[in-house]
Amino acid sequence: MNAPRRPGDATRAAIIDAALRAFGERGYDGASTRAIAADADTNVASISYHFGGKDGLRTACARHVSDRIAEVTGASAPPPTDPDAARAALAATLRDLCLFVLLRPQAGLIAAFVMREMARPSPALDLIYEGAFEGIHRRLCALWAAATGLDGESEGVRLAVFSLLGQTLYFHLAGPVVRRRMEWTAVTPPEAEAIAATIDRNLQARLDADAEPVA
Amino acid sequence: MNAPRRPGDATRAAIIDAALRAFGERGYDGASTRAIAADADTNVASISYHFGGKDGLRTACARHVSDRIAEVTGASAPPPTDPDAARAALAATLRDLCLFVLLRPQAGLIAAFVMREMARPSPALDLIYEGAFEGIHRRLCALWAAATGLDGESEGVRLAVFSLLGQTLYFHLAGPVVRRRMEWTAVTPPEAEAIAATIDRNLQARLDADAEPVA
DNA sequence: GTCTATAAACAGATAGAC
DNA sequence: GTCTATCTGTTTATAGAC
Repeated sequence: MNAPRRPGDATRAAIIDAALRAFGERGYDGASTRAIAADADTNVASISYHFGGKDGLRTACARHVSDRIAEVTGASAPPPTDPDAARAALAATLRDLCLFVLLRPQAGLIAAFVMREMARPSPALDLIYEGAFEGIHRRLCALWAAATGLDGESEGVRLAVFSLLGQTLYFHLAGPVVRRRMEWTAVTPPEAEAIAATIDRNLQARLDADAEPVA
Repeated sequence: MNAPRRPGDATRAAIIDAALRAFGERGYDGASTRAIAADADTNVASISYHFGGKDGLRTACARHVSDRIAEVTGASAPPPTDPDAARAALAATLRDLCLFVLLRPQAGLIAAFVMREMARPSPALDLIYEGAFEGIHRRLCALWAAATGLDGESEGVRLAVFSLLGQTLYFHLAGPVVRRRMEWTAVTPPEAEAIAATIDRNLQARLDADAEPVA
């Protein structure tokens, strides 16, 4: 699928993969280019050659993250107008995102990288925001509007969507604490399903509350 | 209130304050003891003198964080048994925590520090978990049980409490992205109230759903 | 307790061989 | 494109003056 077309592309990909892990785990400042190069089975100089330096590598990581996110949550069909269909689409999107973040190792790296960027914003965050995050949020807001009849760009709906998206990311970030309290040794499909079920229950309850004002 | 009793205590406190900021912003690996010392208006050597080194400083920060969290969400009255009172106590605790984290600058530093520790667990995280986090979570679970009639130590309730706690922390962590999408220039009391209101609405809706199975 | 000076290891960037 | 060697600055830790 993504076979390297030109020599050097494989090295680029390996460096980005290693950098994503390093930046996510240790933060940008704490990650060393030497360790990244070693993890990618290459030398330090190749980072400067391929990306112009450490900062260029961060930008390349952001671009990669943006592409991957857009790919997973890619704009599929136009948002349904039927409330029940919109609610189902909302639940499915959130569930997919949750399972993806919790179970795919590469998704974990991406989530950690994004968290780090949020905690200490750099121009790379703008790239991710504009390239992927804003689009997803807007689409979920539109679904929320279709499901409840509320204005999708109202403050309340935008915040509600954030609160649901946030739960997904939180369960990944707080993994160590959650696992300890839940007495889980790891998050495997059964545990991820339990988390997805909790988030879905929160979603359904909130949608019921938002759609209720018929009374 | 916390007047330094012995000389050196003021320096210790200043170093911990600066370290909390540095570790939270740049991560443990990325923070330099020199920058911390400069921020605390002292010299590098005093960190080794007072804390035995960089790692001892992290432990001291964790202890400080643990104490502060326990102080704010300190065990007050015994949990009420009346469902409505329990629900009110739950809502009040969550609201206080949310406003505290979003508005108090020092709370922001603590939240960032904890997030970093979660993303890359160290023995310092155990200290925070055992010293503060577990107690708060257990207490909220007990309140949830009293409010809904469910078993407070069931998997569902424990995860539900995590999902609500997570929203509070998420809105702090994801501040830059949230502010951009909400077109907020900063999170001041009005914005924090809007966030607290969203979380409260999620809580009430979920409690309604959990308490419903009377049908 | 506080500080300066210094040691030893490490960082990122780059020149140049191949 | 890939790599080694090296330059320059910074890191943590520590020895010792005051």
